[in-house]
Amino acid sequence: MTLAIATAPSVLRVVPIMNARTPVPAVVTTSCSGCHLRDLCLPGGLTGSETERLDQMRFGRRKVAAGQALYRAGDKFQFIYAVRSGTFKSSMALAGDREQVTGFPMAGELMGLDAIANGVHATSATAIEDTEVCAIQYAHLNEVVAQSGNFQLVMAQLMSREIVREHGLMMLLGSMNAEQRLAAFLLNISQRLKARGYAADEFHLRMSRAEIGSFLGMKLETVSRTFSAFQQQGLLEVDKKHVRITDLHEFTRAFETRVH
Amino acid sequence: MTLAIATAPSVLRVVPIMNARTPVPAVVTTSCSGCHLRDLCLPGGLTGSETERLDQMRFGRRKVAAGQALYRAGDKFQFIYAVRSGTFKSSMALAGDREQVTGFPMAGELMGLDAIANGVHATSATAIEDTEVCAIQYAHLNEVVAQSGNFQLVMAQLMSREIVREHGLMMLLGSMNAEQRLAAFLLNISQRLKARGYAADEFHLRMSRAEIGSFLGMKLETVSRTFSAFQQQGLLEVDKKHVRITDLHEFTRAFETRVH
DNA sequence: CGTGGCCTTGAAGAATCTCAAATAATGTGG
DNA sequence: CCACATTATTTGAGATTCTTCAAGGCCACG
Repeated sequence: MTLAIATAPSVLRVVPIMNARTPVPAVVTTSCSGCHLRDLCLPGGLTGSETERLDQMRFGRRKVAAGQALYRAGDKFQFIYAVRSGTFKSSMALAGDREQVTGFPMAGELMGLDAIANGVHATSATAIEDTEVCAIQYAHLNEVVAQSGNFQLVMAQLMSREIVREHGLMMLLGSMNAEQRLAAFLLNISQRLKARGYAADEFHLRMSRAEIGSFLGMKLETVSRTFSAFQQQGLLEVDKKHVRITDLHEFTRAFETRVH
Repeated sequence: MTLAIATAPSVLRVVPIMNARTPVPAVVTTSCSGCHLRDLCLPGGLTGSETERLDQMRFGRRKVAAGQALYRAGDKFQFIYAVRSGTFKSSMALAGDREQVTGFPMAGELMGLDAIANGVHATSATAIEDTEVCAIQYAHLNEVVAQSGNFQLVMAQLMSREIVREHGLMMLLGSMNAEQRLAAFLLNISQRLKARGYAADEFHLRMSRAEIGSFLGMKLETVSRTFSAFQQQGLLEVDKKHVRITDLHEFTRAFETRVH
């Protein structure tokens, strides 16, 4: 049963509560010490012995297939999740089938920090490709955090980082035009892929034009047109979801956000 | 010297570092236990004895005159600030004299949480009327937090709340038109004033049209026009910065964000 | 009482959205 | 493995919203 959930999660849209009840197969657990993502993820900034304390928590792992929800806005909060592999989108549902995408968490990034405020998830997390996550019981995590002042600092930093990230988004949504938004988005993806050891100038987007549009506050047609415009300007080579930045240095220089 | 800074801060735009060096007059300190804002502010959710531990920190108070900066983006991080009275704007400078306003902190609200991530303030805080703040030394605060698991939870909740607030902003900037944005803004102000014991349907805006526009991602002329449109529709009575919502219930119903 | 800042309003222009259609890619069932 | 249905993407053309530029009025302050 637990195995079945791990490998083939049921359709959570229909029975979302199942998600909260059985999010973790008891068998497979994870060690942070040995994880190749440890510097990008929760253990970043912790000492070796602190990381070993995390190991003792024995996080459950969970696979989420493309298109499946890990949790939904309104679900009771129990776990923070760390992405092990694949890409998610976090989003809020709006009136009339519309949604606002608030981010695209990828390997090493945490999801669910917005649920701490009210004990209820404020956003939904949906896998946009096959993914795997670590499920970190929040109550449990707090016990460990309480034992180490340094760990407390690191957790605060992680949450603060999310606040800063959203500041950047507000700047983007509040003051940039379509080209600047798409460029900022691509540069952000580029940097994050680079930090994970992938090429910075050539990558496969995992999200649809509509999802990019929702994230950037523009319509999917505008996203598509802006891709075409960049291509015509020689800045990008675009083939559906495959993107190559012709000259990353030049592209960065042309579009990097000057905050002053 | 310290007194002079408290009552007439020097022009921080010219010598911003002074801000970080001498933010607090040593004499005047504050008790959370007796503060009328305690339920809205940091102590909210703490027990009495925990709040008394805050008292022992003896926060410094500081007055910031209208137009003065409390801190600026890039300043070294040392203090979290709680607004005691008055209104601030938090903002990021953009290229070419433009700015992105990220919020209007008012009494009981915390400022500076975005600085925890990198040890440097990500936004500036500028008083838009005469204000007073409590300055809370972060290193100090952490020591107190480390002594209480409950306090640790409350701090995490406060930071998470800021994340949720920004989610709402992203929704606003990403998916609403001018009328919806301004209405959402007014309803937000209305609720926060109500929580502080003021009238919910009639108030004085402390910020300029330009600042509202920057916050809402639209030009000041559009803000002005939208005010006029609301007035013509009978939804508002507007006289410069004084706003009366004709029928708060109706106004809320017409514009409340339906998240599903 | 003059000056500067803030607000309002108008008119024209630009950016983005909406609607529509064609094409390409993907998945499904036989 | 093919034919068909469905979905994603691109592109065009017209409509809409918001911005830009400009001018005038009001108010506070020196």
